[in-house]
This record gives sequence, C-alpha cells and structure tokens, in this order.
Amino acid sequence: MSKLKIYNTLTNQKEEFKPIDPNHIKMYVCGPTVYDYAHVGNARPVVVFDTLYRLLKHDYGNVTYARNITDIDDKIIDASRETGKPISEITEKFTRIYEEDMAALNAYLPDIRPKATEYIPEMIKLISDLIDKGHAYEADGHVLFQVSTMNDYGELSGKTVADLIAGARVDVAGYKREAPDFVLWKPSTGDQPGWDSPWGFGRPGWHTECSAMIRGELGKTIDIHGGGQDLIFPHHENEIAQSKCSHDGAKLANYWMHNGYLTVNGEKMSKSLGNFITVHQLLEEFPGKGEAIRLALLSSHYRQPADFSRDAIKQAQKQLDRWYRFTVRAEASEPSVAVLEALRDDLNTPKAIMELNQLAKDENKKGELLASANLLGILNSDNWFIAGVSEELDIDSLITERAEAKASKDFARADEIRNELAEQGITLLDGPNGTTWEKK
RNA sequence: GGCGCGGUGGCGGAAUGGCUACGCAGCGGAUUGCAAAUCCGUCUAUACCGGUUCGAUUCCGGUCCGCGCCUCCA
Repeated sequence: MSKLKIYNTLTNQKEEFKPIDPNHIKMYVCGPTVYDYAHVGNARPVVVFDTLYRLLKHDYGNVTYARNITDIDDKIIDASRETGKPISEITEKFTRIYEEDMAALNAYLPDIRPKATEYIPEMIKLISDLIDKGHAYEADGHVLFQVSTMNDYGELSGKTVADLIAGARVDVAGYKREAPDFVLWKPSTGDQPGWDSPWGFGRPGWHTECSAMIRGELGKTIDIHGGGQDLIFPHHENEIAQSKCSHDGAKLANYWMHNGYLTVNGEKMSKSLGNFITVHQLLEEFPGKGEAIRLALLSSHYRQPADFSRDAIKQAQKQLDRWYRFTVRAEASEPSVAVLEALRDDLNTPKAIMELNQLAKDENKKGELLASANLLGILNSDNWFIAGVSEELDIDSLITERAEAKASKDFARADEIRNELAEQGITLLDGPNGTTWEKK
C-alpha cells in the first residue's frame, strides 16, 4: 500500500504521515462561527477535509474527526443586537443551516461537534494554568497571553516576535505588555453575554476555545489539524502557543494542513469584500446538484487558490452526468489503486479525477469507478437525473404519445412534445430500447 | 516595510530534467426522422530574460504581473 503523504505547514514540505496510533486517528478542523449563512469559500475546507476523512477511514478504519461550532463571538453578539433576536436562536438556526448545507455537499457530519459555550470551564482551567505557569497575565479585566514567554512562538507562520513588534501597524491596546500579546479572556459589560471567572464576568477570546475543545475531546496531541490558510496566523499560531505552554511543550498537532482560498476574479472571497455567494443560494440555483459544487471544489488541488465560477459547477455537472449514465445499475466494488495513490499524495484530487475518467472508459471498471468516486464523496445520489422534477408532469404518458407520433411519422408532434419537455428542463434520450429522460 | 504563495492551451487543471495528463468548449466523422446521448478522429499552452545541462515548462538567478497574511480582524 502506498503511504499517505501530507504537506505539513509546520515544515513547509510534504511528509509521510505517521499516526500517533494507527488504530485511532484524530483530526480537528476549525468550524464556523454561526451568525450567518456559510459561503462557498467556507465550504472549501469542509469538502477538502471531508475527503481526507474518507481516505483516512479507508486506510485506517478508526478515525475521530472533530469540528467545532463557535457559538460565542462578538459577531454573534452584534447580530443579536441588530436583529433583536436572542443569541441562542441565532446560533441554533445557523448551526442547523450550516449542517444541512454541508450535507448537501455530501460532507459527512464530523464525529464530534463541540460548541464553544459548552467548554467554558475547560477554557477557564486552561487560562488559569497559563497564568500559573507564567505565560499569561491579568490586566484591566483582561487576561493576555504573553508571547515573549514562549521561545518558539511563530513556528507555524514563520513570524518572529521581533518582527511582530516591529511590524505592528495597529494601535496597541494600553493594557498589553507587548504588542503581540493576545487575549485569552475579556470582560463583558452591559447586555453582553458572559460567565463568571476568577477574573470577573467575561467571555473567552477567539483562540482559546479550540485549544480547550481539542484537549477535552481528543487529548493533548492530535494527528492532524486543518483549516483555511487565513487561520494560520494568528489563530492557529495562538492555539499552538496556548496548548504547548499549558502542556509543558507537548505538540498540539503533528500535521497542520491548510487549504487555499477560494477567489472571485482573483480576490479572496470574503464577507468583508462582499464578493461571496452562499452555499444556500447555490443550492437553489443548482437544485439537487450539490455534488457538482463539491466536484468543482475538488477539481483543483486544495492548497492552490481556486477561482470560483458557476461555469466550473456546470462543467462538473456535465462530468457527473457522464459518470452517472455510465454507471447506471452498477454496484460499487473496491476503489482503484490509481485513485488511492493520487489521494494519498497530499490529496491530489485533480489527478484522482483524471483517474476516474480513465475508469469511465472501461466497461469492466464501473464498480471500481463507483467505489473510487465514493472516496471523493461523489456519485452517491439515487436521483441525480430526476431531482427537482415537478410531480404534476406526466412524463411517461408524453413519452408514450411521442412514440405513437413517431410511429405514424408525425415528427412535428413528436418534436413538439420534446420541446415542451425541454422547457421544463427535461431532456429525452432515444435509445435502442426506447426513450428515457434526464433533468438538467 | 516584513513574511509567503502563484503565473501551463479558448476555459478549468495535473504532471515532468527528454512525445506536456484529464475534462469542458471547438472542429470533422459515425449514429439518429431531426436531436440528445454515445463512439471515433482532431486543433490550441508551459509570463519574460539570463544561467546550469546533450537537453528546462521542470533546477538556479533576475524582471514583470497577480494574490494572501502581518494580533482581539474572517
């Protein structure tokens, strides 16, 4: 069996994956802050790491995959203030929508989905430990992590404390000892939500929750930690700092994987630029075709920037149309070695797709094609060609009528029926054994 | 200013020190009442300038262009 290789952000090179325990792989991916719909850029890590999860399950069997839900954050507080709705209503609604939308992209639900608000005691413990060990200090109601107390801060992002101090371009808050120090706990005032703590009523900083949840659910050191490249600094760097310093130097994760951005006209898709489209909208535009969105996301390598376009989704849809037609009535067997090797090579999904195309040329490899496609989370649909068809449309009787018209050489009527159906998005396929149809 | 990433055909997108995958689109053909689907065939690319080499898209240096991160911000 070929060995899994992973590009590790810690070392900036592709490395052979060596699990801590081959009988139990542990991975963690940063999840959403639930205050709004997820956009396609947010869906990229979900699809990428879901594919990795599928591969790991295939290769190792027992995998625990955790993805957090950030349900306490200033953006959520703002959303609550703006809409007048309670925080819990907002976070529950968008957690549900997030999971539905990601399911439509054929992403498995992670094994563990910890919520930040359920980990407040663990976070308080973590912060207390950091204070006790001399890595954090209390100032003006805040608790801050003192970056200069850690000698290898910056190992993930390649930044140095000196550079960060020199390059600070934002006004440094007065309560900080040094510019790079970051918040572990901050005070809540007025109607802001909060919890009692040794440092007063307040709430956790952004980075603290992931460290606490990983410690609580998976242990001190995990195999793989994933997320978008924009999380490398400061979020993941600070997670490492917190966890390492509270665990006397134990590594938080052996492999750090980061997916590239989804771009629009070359610029990062983001909420603040306003150039985003939500997964929810896309699923309305392409009803029943979540797999096409998924395949479009997987058609470029996960570390490369990928430009979003509806055209890419349409192209993926055509590819899936072809594979679905080819594999009708076939049963999945075992995945092909070529596809497995491509995926084991740092998740080279474009190459895997090429191999799927090779399989789709061989009548005897339909089962392999289905099993291999399943590793990428595609070709799973039972109703690919019929999703979204109005039930009031009696297609079968129209096909019968058209067959009769054709038999009596009334091609005008036959074409009329075909055109009517085409307006409903139904394409008729005349084969040697009669006529079938597909919804586009 | 600091750190990092990228530039492959009309489009998407891999790989490689020696004929540049695969898909989409296009073109020609088979098939079809006409289409669709399918099948066969086919055109188009390694940003620029040097260097190393028998040979560079690939390795090295430089130029140009695009993008990202640089702390409570996503």
